[in-house]
Amino acid sequence: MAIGYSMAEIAIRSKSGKAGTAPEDRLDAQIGYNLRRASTLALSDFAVEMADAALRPVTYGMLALIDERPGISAAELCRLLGMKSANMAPLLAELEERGLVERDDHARDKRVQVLALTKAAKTAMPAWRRQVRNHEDRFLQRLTKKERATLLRLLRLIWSEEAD
Amino acid sequence: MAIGYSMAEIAIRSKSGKAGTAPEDRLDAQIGYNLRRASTLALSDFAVEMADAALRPVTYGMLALIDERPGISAAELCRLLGMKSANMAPLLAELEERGLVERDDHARDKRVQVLALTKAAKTAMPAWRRQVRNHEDRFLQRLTKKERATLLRLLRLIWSEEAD
DNA sequence: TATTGTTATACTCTATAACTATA
DNA sequence: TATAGTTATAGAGTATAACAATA
Repeated sequence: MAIGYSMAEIAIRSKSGKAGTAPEDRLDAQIGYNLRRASTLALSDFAVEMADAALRPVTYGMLALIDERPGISAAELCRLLGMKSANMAPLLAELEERGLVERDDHARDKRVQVLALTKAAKTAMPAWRRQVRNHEDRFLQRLTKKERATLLRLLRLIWSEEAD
Repeated sequence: MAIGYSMAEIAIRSKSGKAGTAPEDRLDAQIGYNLRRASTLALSDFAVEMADAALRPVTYGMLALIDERPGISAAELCRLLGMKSANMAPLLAELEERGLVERDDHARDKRVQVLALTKAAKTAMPAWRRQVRNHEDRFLQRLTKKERATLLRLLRLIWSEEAD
């Protein structure tokens, strides 16, 4: 045959060779893979932007949430951020050490730690928020405002636990 | 004043208190944060689905890409997957050890390793691909087909290097 | 000089187990 | 019994540096 492949060979190639990988089975068609690549890029861009503030995504997230909900307990912070308390403990100690977070005893439940930002952290937050906005504008520069809103909605649908 | 707050207090609260965190500055309005949460969920669901195959997202990605491009070099695989060769080396050794990947010398450039799936890996891939499809259908169950296509497009816009 | 591939090493994030104190 | 928080430890992903072999 002039074309160089028997029908059997074509059938085989269509199952495992490059020419034959079904479009929906290709790695770059997988949303999980693309989620990971996009998330990794965002992570590294965040690290660059916040290097001077010495804040990583997790520690910034903790500060931002404590700022939004002053008086939140460490356990509740864990639940909201999807973290284990075993991993949260040393991070809270670090932020307290740096004078950014205050830990106080709960009035009635002696097990609970009540969290709040220090004055220094409250003063610094507006600038840090600005930096995070810059970071988001940078790694999302190829998306329109509308596309960003859509992306936000779809990402929340994936991981949030709200009822359908 | 009956309402209990002076104008100055309201201004302060609007900058740092819970009631005052600007909607666009809230943690759950940040795409980077939501990317990370969604990606983490996808990762853990992948781990559950592929536990029996003992494949992680990275190792599956390597196999899938070698399957799509048999004869690819290790360096090119690194570039396509966004990995450092220092991290790729032990993973390739692992996959070779398990009889899933073959490493051969390049015909002309003696520095290069040419990669291909073994017969065993080629036989196993269809079932693994099916499992990955199941995994994606599960963690994306709240998204329509159309929404999945949109999400895929937006994620690629974030991290892919194609010209605008 | 630059590229390919390896080894060693360090850091971060995540997970489990074991523990204390309190409810 | 269950929950809040701590410590220790292990696994996986990613980063840099130093190296040998080859282009």
